[in-house]
Amino acid sequence: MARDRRGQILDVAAGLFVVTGFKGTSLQDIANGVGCSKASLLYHFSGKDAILTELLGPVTAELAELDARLAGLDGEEAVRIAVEGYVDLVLRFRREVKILLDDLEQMFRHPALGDVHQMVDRLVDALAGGRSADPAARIAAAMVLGGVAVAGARAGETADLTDEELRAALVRGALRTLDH
Amino acid sequence: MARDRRGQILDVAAGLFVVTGFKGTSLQDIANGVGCSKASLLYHFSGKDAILTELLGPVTAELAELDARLAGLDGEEAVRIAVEGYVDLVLRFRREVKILLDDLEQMFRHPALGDVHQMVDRLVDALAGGRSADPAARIAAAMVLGGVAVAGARAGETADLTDEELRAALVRGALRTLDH
DNA sequence: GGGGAGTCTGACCGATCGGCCAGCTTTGAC
DNA sequence: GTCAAAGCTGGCCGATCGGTCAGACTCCCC
Repeated sequence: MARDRRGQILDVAAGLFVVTGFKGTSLQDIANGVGCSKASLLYHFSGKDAILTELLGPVTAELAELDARLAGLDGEEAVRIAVEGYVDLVLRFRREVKILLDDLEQMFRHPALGDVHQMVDRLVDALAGGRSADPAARIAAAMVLGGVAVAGARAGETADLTDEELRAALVRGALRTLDH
Repeated sequence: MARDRRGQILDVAAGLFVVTGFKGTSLQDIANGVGCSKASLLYHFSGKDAILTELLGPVTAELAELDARLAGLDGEEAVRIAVEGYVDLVLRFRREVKILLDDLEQMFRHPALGDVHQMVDRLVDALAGGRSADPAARIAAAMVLGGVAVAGARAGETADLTDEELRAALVRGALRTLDH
């Protein structure tokens, strides 16, 4: 069983990070999952951060690669490569992306937010154009959900737009995403 | 100064939650910011969660309102109202959205991820079609960033698409968002 | 002045966390 | 068989957290 403790620890840690987030997972949780002692984890890894670093290392490496590939490009071609590269990155490291997003997901489950989850699900339905929308429409709806939130929050930093212009840009972008 | 301690606590807490996240902010931090004792916070609020609940209450209320408005609608009109309602929601409660997203932002600042931040900025440049792209293009680029990540992570749950179909849907959606 | 309600505080508590360490057991080369 | 290295563990530590509590202070009504 304990043929490769290091790999086993990484597997268990990744699984737990996805479900309960990085902060929300204690070394004891990982040790319980692995079936060893907490001290054993710290024999294989210098600390909790080291586990996360090793899990996310490949992601940053590939992102750096994409970054380098984009450095010499410009215009239309750069956009296409950026889009495809980013999509591939997210899909290839879906588990790792989930780890990053899960601290957020966990916030959504916070009692302070009540049954926001179900309302968000219904919002996706509406954006997709009905409960029985085709899969591609549901994906576009999910993209709008994340895209507007991220862009809206990010826009606060670079305030070179009025609120009205920002609103219009977000609405137009969302409708384009939904192919409307 | 301490005319309305309750409001003052909420203000300081919101500011700290945005910068250091909910989990990353201790009651002592809030107390220091307010200039009172930690015990005083717990006199005004039943606990740390109660502070978050009061901060996020208006958001969930408005989301519930949008949810109700969508209940009776269908088709094209539902999409338009969902999009505009959601955009308005995000913009009106930009600070609160930032609180939700900041636990994520903080993860991005984790040493394990190195200088991912700068690479992400350059990725936005590429997606927007150049460093000096117009503001609307930059917003669309930010939407792609968040949208693909959220949709990609979410798609893992409802696996009614092959990876190739999922990839194609994400790429098409991203290009639509960017108006390409 | 008396006294009750509202406000605030320092000291303290139990729980949990990440991490450290001395020492035990297992393994494998010689 | 020997013995050193590798692997592993229980027990412990300091720090931090959210939360409790008895008491002190202020203000205002009588």
